[in-house]
Amino acid sequence: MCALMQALPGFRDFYPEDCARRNHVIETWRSVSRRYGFLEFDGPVLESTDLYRKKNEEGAEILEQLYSFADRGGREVALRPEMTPTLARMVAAREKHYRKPMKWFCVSNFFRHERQQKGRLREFLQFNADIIGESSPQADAEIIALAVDLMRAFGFTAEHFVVRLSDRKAWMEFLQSRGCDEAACRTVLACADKLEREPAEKLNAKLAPTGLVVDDLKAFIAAGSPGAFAPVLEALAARGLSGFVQPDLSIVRGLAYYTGVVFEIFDRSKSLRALAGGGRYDGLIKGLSDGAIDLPAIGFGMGDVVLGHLINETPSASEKLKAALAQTSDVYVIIADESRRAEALQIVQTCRELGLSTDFSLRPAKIGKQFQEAEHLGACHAVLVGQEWPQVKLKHLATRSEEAIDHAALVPNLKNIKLR
RNA sequence: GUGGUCGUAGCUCAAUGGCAGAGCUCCAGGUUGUGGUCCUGGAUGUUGCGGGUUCGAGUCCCGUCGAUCACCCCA
Repeated sequence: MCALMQALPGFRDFYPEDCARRNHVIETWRSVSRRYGFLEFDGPVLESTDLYRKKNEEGAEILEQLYSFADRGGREVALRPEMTPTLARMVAAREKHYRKPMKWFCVSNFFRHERQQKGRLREFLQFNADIIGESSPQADAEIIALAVDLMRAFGFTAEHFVVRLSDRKAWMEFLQSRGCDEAACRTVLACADKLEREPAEKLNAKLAPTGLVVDDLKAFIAAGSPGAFAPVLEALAARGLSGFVQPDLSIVRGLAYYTGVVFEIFDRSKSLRALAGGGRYDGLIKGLSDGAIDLPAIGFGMGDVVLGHLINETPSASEKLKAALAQTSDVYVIIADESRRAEALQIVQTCRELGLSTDFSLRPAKIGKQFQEAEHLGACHAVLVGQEWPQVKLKHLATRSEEAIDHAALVPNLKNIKLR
């Protein structure tokens, strides 16, 4: 295969069947978000590189993965690697215009220059939802409930996924009680993030300057700090969603800007990466706007890549996808007599104006061929135009029942088709 | 950035160092105007690319590009 014939590493081609899958995902994200009263927004794919520098610490992973370059005017720009900075920028600029709390979502493509592997690409689609201007646990519960219902809408149940819920504030209170300063806190959280992956000795070495050891962290996690989650869990229980959520202080998340509740969604078998992740970032908008705008916020992201893997692995979700893809066309117009092509085109046009998905053969073809094509497209009805004009035959393909009717009487019949 | 595995038809994959193949897809037929199955026929390859070893390389060796998985991090 010639190099120019394939997409760049980590980038995808979307053939019709791939687009259909993607549309199913996007439409599910949108419909559930609207059900929750979220409004859709979007921003530019290209942003000033400084926007990302400002939000993240020097040397942060996400900055290393930036697709950044100087544009023709010499301006430093970058393809967006995430939505939150853009959202914060947009909110800060027009904050006064919108009633609080603002419930916004977006479905956008993002770019990160990293080595691709299972569940990781260089361009991916991500759903983001955020509630801005409400700091109560009710908002935390609302955003988590949305995440849960998104997963359910894809066909997943409590046996397929779990929301692991944690709270940065509980961690900070614990660490302050142990006399940790800001730098020490950062070290401890980084180690907590790796408890499952790195050996205890290695972590203890890292923890040495903080005065804590691995067992202290484990003890804190085991204790569970139940008070921290109570209000959120109550609100979720009232919605009947308790079974999807599991308090788990071992979740701390890598990003530095989280200030309160954090959560991640995993598949139950834990064979995949996180399906979604997010949390409360009450200081971010203030920081980005140099203190001008101070709004609490909570949000999360859900990517299409890992989600796609889990859908493939989960029968109930695959079925749902399959059903969504099985879009059949409504009418196939068969031109039995080529000299009636003009009349047939008229019928095609009428069908389409009625909103029916309608197709026909662009070139002369045998009747059998045309029926085959109608079948292949999954058409519900065939309209046969031929010698008997001004009569046409309307055939229901599934039952093979056929009736001859005047072409003028076709329209009322077609209206019925639409209802099925 | 580090390491492992793998590159053969549009897709999924065969072929002990010895004639590059199968299934699916696609195209064309199967008697004058009726479809899913079925039958027949057909098309498609510089075996990722470049070198080397050999009488002979898809197969062995080196390089390169790409894919993939793991580490890292996260959607």
